[in-house]
Amino acid sequence: MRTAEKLRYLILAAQREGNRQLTASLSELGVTPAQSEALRILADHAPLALGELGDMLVCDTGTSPSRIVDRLVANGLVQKTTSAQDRRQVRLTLTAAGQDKAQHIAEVESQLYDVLDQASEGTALDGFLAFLHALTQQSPAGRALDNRLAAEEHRRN
Amino acid sequence: MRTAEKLRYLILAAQREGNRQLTASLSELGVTPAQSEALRILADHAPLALGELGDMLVCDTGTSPSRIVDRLVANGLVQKTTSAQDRRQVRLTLTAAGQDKAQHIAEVESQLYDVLDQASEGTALDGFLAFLHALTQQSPAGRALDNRLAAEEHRRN
DNA sequence: GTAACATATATGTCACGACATATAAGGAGT
DNA sequence: ACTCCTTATATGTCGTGACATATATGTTAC
Repeated sequence: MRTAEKLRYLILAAQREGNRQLTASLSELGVTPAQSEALRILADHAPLALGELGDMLVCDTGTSPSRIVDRLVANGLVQKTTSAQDRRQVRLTLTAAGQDKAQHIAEVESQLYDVLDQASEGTALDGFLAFLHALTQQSPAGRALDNRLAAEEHRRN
Repeated sequence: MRTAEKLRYLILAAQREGNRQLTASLSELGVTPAQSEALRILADHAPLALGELGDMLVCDTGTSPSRIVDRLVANGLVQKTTSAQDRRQVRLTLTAAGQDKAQHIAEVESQLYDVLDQASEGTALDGFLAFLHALTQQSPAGRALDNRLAAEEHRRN
């Protein structure tokens, strides 16, 4: 099996397994990985328009995440209002329950990242992160991640 | 954003983008990435029981891939028979159309791997492949990939 | 004021991944 | 022969990703 094919399948396997573990960890919070990503973005950057949220979601690329948000609204975690400036726009904020849930999600993620950091000790990741970044930066998911990083930087300053 | 979080999202972005490009390339062959993976495995290793196919599919982990195979049968690419030895088992072979399709799929994959090889020139992947392999080897998808590698080795000897 | 174009979001549809459950068949033990 | 357990596969269900289409609203040009 040539290296590129092995890389393809290892990335797929890693994504699948990571998603499975995340799903299992989040299941007691009653949210899915996609929902948790949306909640975490709103926790840090709300209020956001639906499209703005969509621009930062890696899991849901290039489309307005209507249905993910609908489920969060139905679960009482997110609130939708119509923008006064542009009635096409939906403005999203977290409810108190949503804020609380986002905090728990952050804890679950932190534990997962601890495991990942431990697993990658002794592995030089920088070159590979750069490679993956170059590979994806023109894609919707890669741009979403860049938007996310930029927003995080902006929020810190 | 801590390194582990960046790794998580870059892997997700890479998987999504790779899948999108594969889907686009395969669309003129009329198959999806999941179907193409199944066809390629059957091309190399048929006849296989459904469960044996499932054991080698990275895209469809830990479950018997009934529905993917049903669609391949409906499209005239795969043939199902009941095993004479064990009537629970479904035996899978490729039809002539399926063989032909699998060859075209291999060409599409080859082009994709050429691009990936080019993109990764100058990047030391070995350490990262080893890291991903260690990360996933206990998971269903990782074991499927190992099964796949073992079957390929076995077929070569 | 109206038409055309652009934008934001919602919905339809299909394939699928994943978990749970159901059904049929095979094997072992008595 | 019968029971119990295991195995192989099929199906139900939910959430989702992705593409296409629809609807509502905003902007620009005339």
